Amino acid sequence: MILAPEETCKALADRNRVRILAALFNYKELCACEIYEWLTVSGATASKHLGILIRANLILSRKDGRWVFYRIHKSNPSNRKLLNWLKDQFAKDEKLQKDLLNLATGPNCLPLMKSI
Amino acid sequence: MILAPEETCKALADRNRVRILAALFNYKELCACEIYEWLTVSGATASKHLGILIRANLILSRKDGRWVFYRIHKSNPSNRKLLNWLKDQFAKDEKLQKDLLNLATGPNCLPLMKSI
DNA sequence: TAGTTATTTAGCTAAATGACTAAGTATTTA
DNA sequence: TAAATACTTAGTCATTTAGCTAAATAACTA
Repeated sequence: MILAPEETCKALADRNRVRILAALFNYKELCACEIYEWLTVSGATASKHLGILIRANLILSRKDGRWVFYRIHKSNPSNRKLLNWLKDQFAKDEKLQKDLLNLATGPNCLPLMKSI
Repeated sequence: MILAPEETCKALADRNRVRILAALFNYKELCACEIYEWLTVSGATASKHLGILIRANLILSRKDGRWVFYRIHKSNPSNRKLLNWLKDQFAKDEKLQKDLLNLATGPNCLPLMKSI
């Protein structure tokens, strides 16, 4: 599926979706409930955002029992430069960095991921 | 002015703004009327889009008599990776490439710009 | 199997966005 | 100085979007 650039950017044009990506940059995988609790939105709202990021080929999901785990879709070569730009922006976004400290990861959370 | 990543992406989350940037990738400078005629929107609509791109630090403008000329803001280091990604996406966007053939540039238009 | 937990889908509302026209500003030309 | 040209600003309208709650689906647990 080829996506026009504005479609990819639409997926990134929302603070909560950017926060989700930033969280997934720091942790290999997070499940939906870890994400929506941190975002402080309803599960339904988080699910919608996650669906938008998946359809934009920015994240992948994996079902394990009752849980669905999400991770950055790093192997997509056409988004590599974009993800690198995003990483730079995250580092400079002080509010986001403070915000990430409150991501209380449960036992489901896999350890910190290596740099992209 | 530091801009959060989702703000920059909002500026890119519209087909007509992406088309403006693609046009400015091909020509060093274009004036507002060349742009809105090609987009086939009203001058007011184009002016709004151009304002959004300027406030996102993606383009610069220069007034010359009655005309206002626009160009890509290439010297902004924090957008370099983003602009590079965009350039890749433009190359793959067949509709956009066809569309660019119809950009009838008048005498005001400066020659093709070098690759970013 | 009945109940609980995790997530998604459907339907609603308020706010944001992109288009238009009309009016305003700035600059050049007659 | 009056008219024309290039662009921007203001106001309106239709569409999209991000949030919510309630209901549906899926999978585990007692």
